[in-house]
Formats: sequence, structure tokens, C-alpha cells
Amino acid sequence: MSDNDLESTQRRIIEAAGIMFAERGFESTTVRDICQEAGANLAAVNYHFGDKERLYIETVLRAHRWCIEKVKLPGWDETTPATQKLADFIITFFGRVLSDPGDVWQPRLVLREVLHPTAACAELARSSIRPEFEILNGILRELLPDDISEEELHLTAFSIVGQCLFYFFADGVIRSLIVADEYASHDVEKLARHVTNFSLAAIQARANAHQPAALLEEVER
Amino acid sequence: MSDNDLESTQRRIIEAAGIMFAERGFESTTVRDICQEAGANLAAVNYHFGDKERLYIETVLRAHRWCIEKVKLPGWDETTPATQKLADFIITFFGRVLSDPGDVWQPRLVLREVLHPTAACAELARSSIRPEFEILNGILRELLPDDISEEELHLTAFSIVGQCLFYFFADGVIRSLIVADEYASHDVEKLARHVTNFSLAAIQARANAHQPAALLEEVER
DNA sequence: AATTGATTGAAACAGATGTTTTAATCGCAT
DNA sequence: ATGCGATTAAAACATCTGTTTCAATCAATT
Repeated sequence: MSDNDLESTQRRIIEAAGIMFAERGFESTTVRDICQEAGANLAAVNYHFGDKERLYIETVLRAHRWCIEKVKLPGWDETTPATQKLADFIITFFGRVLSDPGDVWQPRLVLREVLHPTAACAELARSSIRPEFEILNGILRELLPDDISEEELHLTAFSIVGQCLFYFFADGVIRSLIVADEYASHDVEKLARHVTNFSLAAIQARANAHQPAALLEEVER
Repeated sequence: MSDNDLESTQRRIIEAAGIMFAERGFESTTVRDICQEAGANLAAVNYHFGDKERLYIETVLRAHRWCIEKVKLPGWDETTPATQKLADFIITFFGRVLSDPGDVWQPRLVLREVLHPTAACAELARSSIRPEFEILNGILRELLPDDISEEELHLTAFSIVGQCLFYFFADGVIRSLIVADEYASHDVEKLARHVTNFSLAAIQARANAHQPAALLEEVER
């Protein structure tokens, strides 16, 4: 009954449920499938967790704690350049997006819940995503001109996470658009490098255009 | 019984089904809900369409035809600059992504099917998305250096559509991250302008970096 | 007006799914 | 060994959902 008993029925159920919830969602996953996969009796879910929804909440909470524990940003100090922070942020983000399904299901379940919150976990979804958003905004504030509007800051942040998340939610589309070899060659480092270069180029162009922009207009007149 | 009879039961069922399929997906939408919303009898779906799946296919096919008809790229000629083509592509793409749910459900249903293809419509999803992908690749080939790799071309295309689609699939997240006024101020023109500027800046930086890159390496040695 | 085919309405059916019940079994302290 | 609480097993239950059935109704034609 210990929480750390790797062979306990609860553990096996959480593991099976996590994989299936992450892959097919709450509604499309049946209690029977979970129990069969976990090698447990049909009544085990209700006995150990009360009902299916409480099992789901428990699974999402554990997945969230797992992510906080395992997928961490590296430590920064005051000498770390903002460009490095952005690169770190993006590669960490990709670590979740591209986690192997099946083996590591926790980030996928959390991402699914964040993108399409269940009523039960809506609050967790909000509270888990906001700090990351603020970290990214902080990095971008260092990279962009001081007088940038909050709105443009947010649009820039959305552009970055949008690029990353695309590989998560459009995985099937990507697989059908490019040849198998190219798809297989996608990995965290390569994709993170592309998104970092692409975004930094756009950000630095925006930063450089800030002051000279007025001058250029003068010239054109 | 006419296909254009706006008051026919088929029409009302397709309209109700489209809205609900687009919003909640195939599995989470029940035949009973559709018929109630359409003011039709429970047996109407099976009588007019055979079964629920064939109703779904018919609804997706009509939505797809509607999109081809209504959401079109403007005409280009050989004098149209590639930057303009990219701007056109992005704003057209946003026209689908940000369509008003409820009133205009067709683009959302097609997007949903493209991102998470049902077995029944997988082929349609693939065949409808590939031409758009090739159009975007063509535009990017004009903007990027000639010797760009296919892979980098594709990654750049993914960066652009990823930014656009983010506003589609992460709508709930966005709403919870920014204040209501800012969310309400999002419209097709503004978002398309941001994504276009962001992406063009990144692309042009990449184009300019192409030749000088080797020189810079020389200098560093 | 009568007939015929298409459509609609109401009820029932069959299968799947979450939950509950009740008895059997296991682990362990006494 | 015994008794007891925790766990598991098997079956049944209740509800939901897609589908079918069959009679009633409607619309158009003769």
C-alpha cells in the first residue's frame, strides 16, 4: 500500500491510465482498458480512486509533479546572456513536446490538459502554465526594446511557443507531409536550434529596427 | 428533398452536426444532441445518412468544399513580390484559424480533421493540406537562398504555420494568460501582421546571413 | 378521393461503459 | 492456527448511445 511500492495495484493503474489518457484523452479511455493493461480487476479503479475522474485528476497531478521534477530549466545567474536563456527555454520546452510516447507519457498528459483543460483540472492547467509564460516574457523583455508594448511582447511569446507546440499537436500532419527519413531525423536539439535561430533573428531585427526606423522614414521622404 | 432546400431536414442536421463536430469532435457528439439541435427525430440521421459516420464524412466534405470556395488566396502574377505572397498566405490562413465558432464552423471542422484525422477522412485530410504546404514552400523558396536544404525549408514552413495554428488550438490557454481586453483586441489583421513581420524578419536574416557567414568564420580564425 | 412513396415519430433493441455489490482471498497481527 | 481488515474477483446494474423497427403522417400523382 506504500506510495513507493512499484508493484502495487495503484501504481500499475496510474501508469496504464497515464499512458492511455495522454494518448487518447479522458473520454476515449475506458476503465476496462486501463484495468486490463494494468493487470487489475475492473473494480480496482473504483476501489482505489473512487471513480474514473478522481483517477484522472490523480494521474494528471502526478504527471505535473513529475514534469516539475524532471524537466527543469538550467540555473541562470546575472551573467547569463538573454540569448542563452531563450535557447535554454526553447530546448527545455521541446524536451516536453517531443518526449517519447509510451515510455514518458507525463509531459504529454500535462500538455494535453493545458491545451484542452478538463473541468476537473482547469485550475491546475492555468496555474502550471502561467509561470512559464512569465519566464519567457522576462527573457523577451531583455531582448526587445524597453518601450515595447505588453501586447507585442505577448505576441512574440506566442510565436515562440506556437512553433514548439506545433510539433506536438500536428505530429500526424508532419508525418504525412515529409518523407519518413526526414521525419525520423527530427530530434530535440535540431528542432530547438531551428526555432531558436528563427526567433532570435526575428527578435533582433525588431530590436535593431526600433531606433533606425524613424531615421529610415526620414530618408525616404 | 432538394439539395438547396434550406429548410430540409438534411440541411438542418448537417448544420447542427457541423457546429457540434467542429466544437467537440466526432466521439463526444451524440446523435441525440444533433437531432435535438436540428429539430429532427432521432431516426432522421440514420434515415438520411445511413449512420453517424457517414453523416460525419458528408459534413466534413461539405465543410472542405465550403473552405475551398470561401477562403481563397488572392490571385498572383509574375510581378507579385514573394513578401506579398507570404503576407497573403498568412492572412488567408488566419481567416480559417480565427473564424467565428458557431456561425462559421466549416474551417474549424476541417482544421480539426486535418490535425487529428479520423480513419474515415484521413485521405481527405492529407490531400487537402499538401497543396497548401507546397504553396508555402514555393513562396519560401523565393525568399531563401537557392541552396537551402529541403529540411530547412520545411522547418521554416512549420515555424510559420505553427505560429498561426497556435491561436486555433491554444485558444483557451491564450484567454487565460492575457487580460480580456487584450484577448478581445486580437483580430485577423493584427495577428497576421505580427506573424508576417516576425517570420519575414527571420527569413531575411537567414537570407542575408548566407553569404557573409563564411566570411565571418574566416575572420574569427 | 384514392394510392403510393417518402418522411417522420415513438418505442424498443443491442452493445458499451462507469459503478456497485457481494463473496472470496490474501497478509498479518494476535 | 485464528481472526480481521484490506484487497481482489466476478457478476450484476444503470445509464448512455447508435441503430432498427414499424406505424403514422405527409405530399404528390392518378
